[in-house]
Amino acid sequence: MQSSAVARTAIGDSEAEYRPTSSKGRLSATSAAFGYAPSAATQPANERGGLAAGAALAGQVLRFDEGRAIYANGDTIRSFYKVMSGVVRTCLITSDGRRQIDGFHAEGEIFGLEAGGEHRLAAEAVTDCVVVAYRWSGLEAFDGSEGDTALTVFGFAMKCLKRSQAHALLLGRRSAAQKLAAFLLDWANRGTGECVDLAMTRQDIADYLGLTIETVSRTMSQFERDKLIALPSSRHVVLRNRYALQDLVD
Amino acid sequence: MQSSAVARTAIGDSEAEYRPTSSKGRLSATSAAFGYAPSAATQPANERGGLAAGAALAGQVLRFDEGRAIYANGDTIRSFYKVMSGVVRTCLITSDGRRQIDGFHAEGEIFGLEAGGEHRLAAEAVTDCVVVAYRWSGLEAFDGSEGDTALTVFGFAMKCLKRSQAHALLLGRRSAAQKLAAFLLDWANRGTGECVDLAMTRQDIADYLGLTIETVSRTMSQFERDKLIALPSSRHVVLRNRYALQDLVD
DNA sequence: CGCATACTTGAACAATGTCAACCTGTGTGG
DNA sequence: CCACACAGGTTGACATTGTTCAAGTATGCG
Repeated sequence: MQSSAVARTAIGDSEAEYRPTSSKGRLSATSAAFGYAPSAATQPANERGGLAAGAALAGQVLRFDEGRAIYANGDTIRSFYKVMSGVVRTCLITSDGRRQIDGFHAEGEIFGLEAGGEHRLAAEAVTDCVVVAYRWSGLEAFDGSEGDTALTVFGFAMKCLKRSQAHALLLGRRSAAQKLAAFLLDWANRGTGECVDLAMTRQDIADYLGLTIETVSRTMSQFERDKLIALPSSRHVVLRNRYALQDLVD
Repeated sequence: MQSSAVARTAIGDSEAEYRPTSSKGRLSATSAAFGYAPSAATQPANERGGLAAGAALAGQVLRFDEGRAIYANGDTIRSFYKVMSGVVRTCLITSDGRRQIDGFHAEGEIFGLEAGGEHRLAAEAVTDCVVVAYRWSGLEAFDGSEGDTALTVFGFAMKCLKRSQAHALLLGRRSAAQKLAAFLLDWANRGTGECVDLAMTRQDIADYLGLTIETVSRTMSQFERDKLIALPSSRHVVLRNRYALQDLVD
């Protein structure tokens, strides 16, 4: 099943290749000392805490047999992981029983980095594998006064990651209606009320959802016929039945 | 087209704190010049703020007319951005002329965070908009030996983000053959040589690529008939014509 | 050897893309 | 104020792709 041992491992191993261009050379060292707070806004402090600068991380070595769950959808986020051997998949089961795989993670790769308090994706062993879990709670707080900005920028990266993952899951094997419903709900949630003013053209929407402009237009018209939305004008959408739209998505 | 001014803004603040009435006089002047009036109501509370803020960063306020490029594919990464008003899209033009939109970014959202030295995605103004550019080279608050671990973890997040973006782009409006070719090349690039041992089932591949198991199987067989690959066994793939596969993807 | 699981193949079907025509609102110039 | 052009959007007919359902073929393991 699963055995474990604490191991002192140097987490970095020259993998930190992040380097957004430095004309100043120092940049890579200075710009990224970012503490981490997976959604500090919504989480209790005891689970968070920034990164201890400098300390080598103690990771817990875990072994999983093929097919076993490493963590499940909904589990509290306590760690992120690195694959030492084998392959891991991160995936989501949709309400209609379909499975969407977010990614495969092979030796040396990191998985389990998610924003928010709990895992939206499950992780499972594709093959027998060994992973190292790095607990967030084991990391010392990074709370110097300068830490705030770093924390913030790290939070930005995590938020971008969350959005990107959601986008990928939206694009995989969902119908045009599901994609468009999700899109409209997304924009409705950014504003207040049931009115959505779309800033973009049908072509933009199509290119975002991986559809053609004609399909977007037809689906929008169908939603209107089905009284899910009203379309006072092509860019102005009124949600008439948000719950039915939500049902399409889930 | 584009005018700019340096403003001292607290980067992690919610939009509500980026207000023209700020005691920071320069900001007030800048915002007034653009007729910018932030609206705290447009963002759900749980999506913004929350991050400890405090360290001020100098952001450059930029204004773009509808349709203008903010940065292009291939540009050197110098900054990341925050939308103050309007909507921005980040997108990629594929070699066959199709456009894939990675995301839309509305007021308060961050874009332009990418791993690597140059932007793989272009950013364009969907509407007239105001954004703040935060230059990486301006982030010098942190340095020294303490930064190593934090730097590493930040790098992990950026790498995950990169993979997730690539996955989303792969899923949008690409044929089964293109998806599978990209998948095989991805795994081929993780190993050495032309032999790929697939750790996962056809079902896993299908769920990753947003296809059915039958389509994956058929496409694989077609690749074999076309002599793009050899299939000594179903999990063992030999790339016989990597360039032709690459051509499918690009 | 026989069963179970993974995989492949075929045929019918549904969803979406493609091509083409046609609206509709908006701005411009007469 | 109207005529016109133009861009964005909608709709219809048909083609294509991928899915679904069903059957059949390895392959591995007791």
